Amino acid sequence: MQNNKVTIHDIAKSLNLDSSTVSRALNDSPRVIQKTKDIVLAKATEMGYQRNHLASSLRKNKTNTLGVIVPRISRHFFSSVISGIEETAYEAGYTVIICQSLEQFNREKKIVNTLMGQRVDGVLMSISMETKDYKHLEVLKKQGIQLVFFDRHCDIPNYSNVLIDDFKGGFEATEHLILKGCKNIAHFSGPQNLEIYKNRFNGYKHALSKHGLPFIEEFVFPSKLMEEDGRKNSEKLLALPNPIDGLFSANDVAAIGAMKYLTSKGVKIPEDIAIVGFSNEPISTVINPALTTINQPGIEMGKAATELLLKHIAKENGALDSQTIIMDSNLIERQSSKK
Amino acid sequence: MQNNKVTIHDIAKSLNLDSSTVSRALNDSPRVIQKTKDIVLAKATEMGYQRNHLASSLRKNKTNTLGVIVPRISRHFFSSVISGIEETAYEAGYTVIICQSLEQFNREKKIVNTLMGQRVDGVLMSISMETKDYKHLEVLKKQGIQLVFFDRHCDIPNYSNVLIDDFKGGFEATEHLILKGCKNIAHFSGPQNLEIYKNRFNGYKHALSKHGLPFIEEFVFPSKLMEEDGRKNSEKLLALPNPIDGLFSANDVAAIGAMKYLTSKGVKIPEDIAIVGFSNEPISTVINPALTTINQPGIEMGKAATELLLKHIAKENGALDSQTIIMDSNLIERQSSKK
DNA sequence: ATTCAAAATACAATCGATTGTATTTTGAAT
DNA sequence: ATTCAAAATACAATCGATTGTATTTTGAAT
Repeated sequence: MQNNKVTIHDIAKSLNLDSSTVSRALNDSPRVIQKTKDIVLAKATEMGYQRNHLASSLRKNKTNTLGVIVPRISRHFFSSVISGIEETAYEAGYTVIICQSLEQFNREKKIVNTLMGQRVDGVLMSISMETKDYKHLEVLKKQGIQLVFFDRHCDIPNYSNVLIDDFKGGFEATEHLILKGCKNIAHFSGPQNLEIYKNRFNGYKHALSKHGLPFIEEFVFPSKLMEEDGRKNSEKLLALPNPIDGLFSANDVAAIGAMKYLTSKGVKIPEDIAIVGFSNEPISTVINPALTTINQPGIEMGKAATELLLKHIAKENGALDSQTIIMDSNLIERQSSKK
Repeated sequence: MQNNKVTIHDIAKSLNLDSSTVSRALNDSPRVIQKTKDIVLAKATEMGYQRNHLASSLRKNKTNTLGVIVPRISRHFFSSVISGIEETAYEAGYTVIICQSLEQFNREKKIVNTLMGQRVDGVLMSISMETKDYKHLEVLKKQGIQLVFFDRHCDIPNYSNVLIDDFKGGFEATEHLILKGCKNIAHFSGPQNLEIYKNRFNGYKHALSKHGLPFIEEFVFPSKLMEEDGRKNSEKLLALPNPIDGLFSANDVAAIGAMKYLTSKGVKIPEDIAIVGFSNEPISTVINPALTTINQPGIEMGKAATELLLKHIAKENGALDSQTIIMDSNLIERQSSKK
């Protein structure tokens, strides 16, 4: 019993049945009588049978596996989404393969290829910051693999998305600062090839114009929004001729970097500069003062995206029209903006 | 070209070759002449061929896939380990399936079963807090699937491990507090069925005894070390008859929970109570005061564990003896213990 | 031109499960 | 006991790639 690879043929032989009957019994087919099912099931358990997923998938041309591509799993928002995805996927009998692009386009392409090789039934993804070219995604579609974006989507037709309203988020964050009395509000923006950062930026601009504040190009600091970027851009921000009294960062991590730097330079938050982040990462409650931010419902987004993907897979011939689901987001006010 | 599922037979037909030759050409076999290889490769690219990993794995009885089971991917330590695992695995041509037990024994068992069904070549894992029974792991071994533990291992013979010296870590953390002048040091301990928490606890006791301090049962607060546990146990800690002046928490998360609660109650850190955590999670640098902690080299552990697993897989018949690799850890001193 | 190893390629079986079709078994009706 | 649908099970092909064995092709030596 050293190498326990029992097949349906082994079970069939030991019961004097045909492997097809064993297969049907194990799959609870109506073509097999209950008594036989019981016998087969008992024998299978006794022999320690484990269905060979590879053989089954090959024959059925369906792996019951979903691929998930995120920029990095260590971001709390993405790991929440993954939890939601797993929950819905497992319930529906699907296995999930999680991959991280680490924000690198080349890694993303490689991952897409690997997932195709694994013959996943569908893919859920948030694109990397470097992704500007979508050919690798079109290949997926050509192979008949369904694709649903969440959060970081692509602005191309015929793909389904599960998003929040980033324009509204950016608008609310900025308006919140304005209502707190800020007049000179800076913005840490992300790569503008990503819709989400474009929309957050547009929300920022819209809030300014709604409240009669001028849009000043120098107040905008584009970066990849890492902690280090937040630090460096705060340095530049302090060097500006006209002083800043508010900051809307397109993510929490850069906001934290800014807070660490600014605090070390004696800048008082929120008195001198009020700050709002984006995503409600757990660190935003740990930093002092706690960071005001826009909450994104990660788990719910994961669930919704998976449900949508499974619907697409069910209508295999792509009969299902692509759709975009917008989830609720909301501003959480904390100390960093309490003027 | 709507459903692009090209097989080696399609390539063979269009080139008037046999599928076996095409297969050998694509696998760069010496039995095929270079000219033919070139022709086949060109045609494969032209037709958009993608090897069917399922069929290949089924035939070769090898999937080139590794399973990874962690308690939760959102813990920075685990996502670091995963990054290390992925790097080494991809280099060696392996795909990685990441799963999270969420600290639940039942989920862990289910995951092990799924991975067996997927016919992974090996598994890397850190067990859940609830895991006390190892039958599901023995089944893996029986199926000939190699298993290497990292961090949270099992104290059973014939398994390979990649660990840090948790006893030393616990000892150093506690001795550090003693050298800072603490006389009454509490300990937030984790589930004692896990070796790592047992060892950290033993390190704590050893440091006390080395420095002539009494071990006091009431100073030990066992829990699952979630943030909420840290909060609740700090409350109990403040209610002790003899006041505490130091705290060694077996992880950072519970330490953070304690810091938040204690600070809210007016306790000064480190003046009133000095605190040391464990794992060097990123939040430990964000909280104020920054948390002194024991650093675990996540990425390196992931790499080492994967290398070890691949070695085991190479010696398929289990010829390789199990071994335990101990990685370096070190104390990082920050404000929370600067008396 | 013929011979004959060596080189190159073709043939055919196989991995394990599934599934359409064919055959056997069952048991109610006569 | 016989008949005959319906029920249950067996037969055989298949998914796509791999691999041991058989056959064909090549080209150097004669």
